[in-house]
Amino acid sequence: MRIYNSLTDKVEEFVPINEGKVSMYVCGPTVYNYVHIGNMRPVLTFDMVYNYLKYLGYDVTYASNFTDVNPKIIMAASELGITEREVADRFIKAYFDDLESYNCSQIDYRPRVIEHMDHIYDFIQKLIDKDMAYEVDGDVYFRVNKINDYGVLSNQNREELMSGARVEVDEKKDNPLDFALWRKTSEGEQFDSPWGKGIPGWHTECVVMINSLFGEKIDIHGGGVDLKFPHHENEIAQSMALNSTHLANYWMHNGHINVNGEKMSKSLGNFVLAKDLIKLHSPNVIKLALFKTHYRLPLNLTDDLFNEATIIDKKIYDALKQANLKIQIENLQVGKTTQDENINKIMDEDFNTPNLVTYLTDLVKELNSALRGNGNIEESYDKIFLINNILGLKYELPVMSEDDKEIYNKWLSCRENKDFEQADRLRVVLAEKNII
RNA sequence: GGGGCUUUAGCCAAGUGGUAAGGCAAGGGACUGCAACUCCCUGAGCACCGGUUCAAAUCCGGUAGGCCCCUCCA
Repeated sequence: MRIYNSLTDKVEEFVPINEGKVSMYVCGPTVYNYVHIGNMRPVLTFDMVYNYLKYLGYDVTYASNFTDVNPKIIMAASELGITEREVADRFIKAYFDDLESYNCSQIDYRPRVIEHMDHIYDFIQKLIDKDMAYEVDGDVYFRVNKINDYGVLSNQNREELMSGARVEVDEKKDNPLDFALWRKTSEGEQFDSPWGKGIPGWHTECVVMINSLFGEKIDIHGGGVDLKFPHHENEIAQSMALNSTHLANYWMHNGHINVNGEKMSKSLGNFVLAKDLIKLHSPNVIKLALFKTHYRLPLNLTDDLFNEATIIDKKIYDALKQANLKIQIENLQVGKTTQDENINKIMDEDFNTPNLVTYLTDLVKELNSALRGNGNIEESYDKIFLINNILGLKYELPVMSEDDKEIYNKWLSCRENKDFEQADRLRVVLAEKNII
C-alpha cells in the first residue's frame, strides 16, 4: 500500500505505527449551516480510504470532529435567534441525516469541541509553560518562531510569509505569523478559561482531540487541500512544540470541487448543498461521479459527469439484478471470493479509484458474459461486491420467495412453449415485483 | 509578491522513461416473440518550445492557459 504524503510530497509505502492497526483523523465541518458538496468530498473520500484499509485487513480507528465552537456559529446563532448550542445541534443532526442519505459508513469517534474544553485549557497551558505560547490581554498566541520547520507541510517559509502583503499586522502579536490559541470574546457564547472569557482558536481543537483520542501521533490525517495552510500547518506546529512529532505520519489532502467550471461561492449563488444534490442523484451516482476522478485532483461537477455516472450505475445494477436472479433460481453459492489481487494492485497506488471504476465496469462486462454462459457468475459477482463495499456503493436486490421462483420458472416455460399471451402476463407480475 | 496543483480525442479520464486503458457522446453492426438487458467494430500521439536519452505523454528548463492556498471556505 502506497500513499501520497503531503508532508513529503512523495508517494510512500504505508507503514502503520502499530502493525495491523491504523489510526485516522479527518477534519470535520463547522456546524453553522448545511454542508455543501465540497464538504462531502473529504467525507466520501476518507470513507473510501477507511473501507479499503478494512478490506486490507487493518483494524482501523477513524475519528472526525465537529467544530461546534466558532465565531461563525456565534454569528449564525444571532441571525437565527437561537443559542449556539441549538445551532450546533441542529446542523449536527442535519449532517448525520446527510451521511445517512449518502450511505456513509459509521465512524468510530465524532468529538466535539465542547466536550474537549478542559483538554484545550491544559494543552494551551502546557504551551505557555514551555514558552511556546504567550498571553496578551486575554488572547493567547502561538510563537511560530519557535518551530524550526514551520512551513514543512505547505512548503512555505517564514520569511516569504512575512513579506506577503496579505499578512495583517496585529499590535498584540510578537510576530505577525503567530496564531491565536485562545481568543477573548465579548459577544455570544463564552468559556471561562484561565486567561479569561473567550473561545478557543480553530487550530488547537484538532491536535487536542487527536492527542486525547489517540495519543501523540496518528497514522493518517486527512482533510481538504485548502486546510493545508494555515490549519494543518498550525496543527503540526503545536504538535512539534509539545510532542516533537508531526502529529501524523501521512497527511492526505483531497482536491476541491467546482460546479460547472466555477468555484462554489455565495456571491455566485452556486452552492450545491449535499441535501439538495441527493434529491437529484442517488448516492451511488454521486460516488461514481466523484470516484471517476482521483481524490487529489480538482473535480468539476457537470451534468455530463452525472449522466455518465448514472449510466454506469444502471449497468452495474442491471447486471447484478440478473445475476442475483440466476443465483437464487439456481442456488449458486456466492460470497466465497473475499480478495481480488487486481483490486489491490489498483488501490495500493494511492487509492486509484478511477482505475477501480474502470475495473468495476470490466467486471460487469465479465458478469454479463458469464450470465450468457461464458464465465463464472459467482466469482464476478463477488468481486463486484468487494469493490462496491470499498466505494460505498449499495444495491438493493430483490429476494425471491418460493412463489416468485415458481412464477419465474413458469414464465420461462411459457416462453419456451410459445404461449406468449400467458408469458406476457407473468412478465408483468415479475416486473412489478422488480424481479426482472 | 510567495507556495502548490494542473493542461492527454467533442466531453470525462487512466497512464509518470519503452512505443497512448476505459467511459460518455457519435456512427455502424449483432442478438432479440414482446419488455428489459447484452455484445462487437470505428477515433487522439499526449498545450507549445528547447534539452537529456538508444527511447519521453512520462525526466529537466522555459513559454502560455486553467486552478488552489497565503482571508477560520473541504
